[in-house]
Amino acid sequence: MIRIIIADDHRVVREGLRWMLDGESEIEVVGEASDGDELLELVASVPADVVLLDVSMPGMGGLDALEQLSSSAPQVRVVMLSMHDKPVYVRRAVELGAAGYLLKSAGRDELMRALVAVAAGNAYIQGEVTGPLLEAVASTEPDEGKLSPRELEVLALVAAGKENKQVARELELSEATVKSYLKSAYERLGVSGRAEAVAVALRRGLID
Amino acid sequence: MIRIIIADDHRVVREGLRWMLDGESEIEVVGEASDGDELLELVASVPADVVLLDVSMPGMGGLDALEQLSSSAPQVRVVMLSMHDKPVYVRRAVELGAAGYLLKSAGRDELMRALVAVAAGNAYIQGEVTGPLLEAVASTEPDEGKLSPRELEVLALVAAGKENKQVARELELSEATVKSYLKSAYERLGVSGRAEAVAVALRRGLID
DNA sequence: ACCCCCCCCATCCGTATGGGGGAGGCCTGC
DNA sequence: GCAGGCCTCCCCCATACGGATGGGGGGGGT
Repeated sequence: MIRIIIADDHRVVREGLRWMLDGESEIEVVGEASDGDELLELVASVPADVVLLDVSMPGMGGLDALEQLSSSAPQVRVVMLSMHDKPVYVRRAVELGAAGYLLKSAGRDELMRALVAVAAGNAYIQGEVTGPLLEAVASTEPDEGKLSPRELEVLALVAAGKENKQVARELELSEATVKSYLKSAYERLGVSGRAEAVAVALRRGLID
Repeated sequence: MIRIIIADDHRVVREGLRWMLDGESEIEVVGEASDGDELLELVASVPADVVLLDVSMPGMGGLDALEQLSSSAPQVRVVMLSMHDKPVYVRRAVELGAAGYLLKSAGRDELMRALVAVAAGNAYIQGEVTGPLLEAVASTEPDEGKLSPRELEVLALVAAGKENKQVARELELSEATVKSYLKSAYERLGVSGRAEAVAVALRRGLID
């Protein structure tokens, strides 16, 4: 018997998963959580083998929850469930110790294969995302999150505390353009905002 | 004759200064600007000895304008005009090459003394702000913008891309508290937002 | 005793920010 | 000749953010 905890903020998704899993004889769903905190409590109180964890959840995101779990309950294996196949997410998840990664488009059998594999101590990455994963891993060496010249200029000014409007003025661009540079910079760096972007860029020596 | 350019976004202030200066025989006001860009153009086209520059202006701030001036027209002496006597501002101004610093509370004679002194190649810092200046300078060595433990914790999480709400959750604080830590951190570091704060903190090795 | 710093919290409010779209021009390499 | 990168710009919209302002409690110095 594989004991499963489902963590997703959308009820329909939880129901859907439950429905898919309830028929299986070797699976037992022992709990559900709708956000990160609930999940952590649940894991602490109910013994489980695998957590099915949605990447995007309100409050503490799925990746944050994963991070916490890795330290507070390392024996629990985590399978991430996501809509995105963006390299950064996949990579992040794997780095943080996820044992599996599935897209929400996955069917029942794919799901089962993943759970069985993971419960047995293996890793399971869905075919559709192995590409992104490899790409992400590959990118650790060659052109690791490089930014375009313009993106760097913008980021440097942002690090100097300028706001978008001022950056636009200084570079003689429209604010819209500045925003779009920042957006793409965020994506490339795999970050969620200017503060983190600046942090990452500084640490990598992209700016100084 | 000392040729003066007045730069302030408030018309009343400009008028007031003009009124104070027009009576003086050794002073000639050769131009007015209401923002940084105007000022830069003006300085480029009209020869002047001294710029009276408001610290807080829309768009490019007074300090930014000062920075530009220092490189584009180093021969022009700049007297900053400010409402604040905050150490950071004064220090910043001096660092960026201001030759004078006056509070807006300054009277006509103080103003004249400053202009004459500055035009003659001297520096003039109004008495009321020498305190803050010394304090700022003194602080370059001893406890240079140290942050409290809590402020550091918050900043570290901010550098990791967390938003205030998440930081609050993680440290088990209210969001209001997180904000108040950030605010004081900004003040101590002399920065204007989280991005710059993270940059400064990283560069100084306060976080990593 | 008093002051100052650190810790913690709150409310109001304007606006900067970031996420979601999309679009056209230019240049380079295949 | 056209795919793909870069540069440039636009819209909408929710909300995260920062500024202003205020408070209370505790501990350490002088």
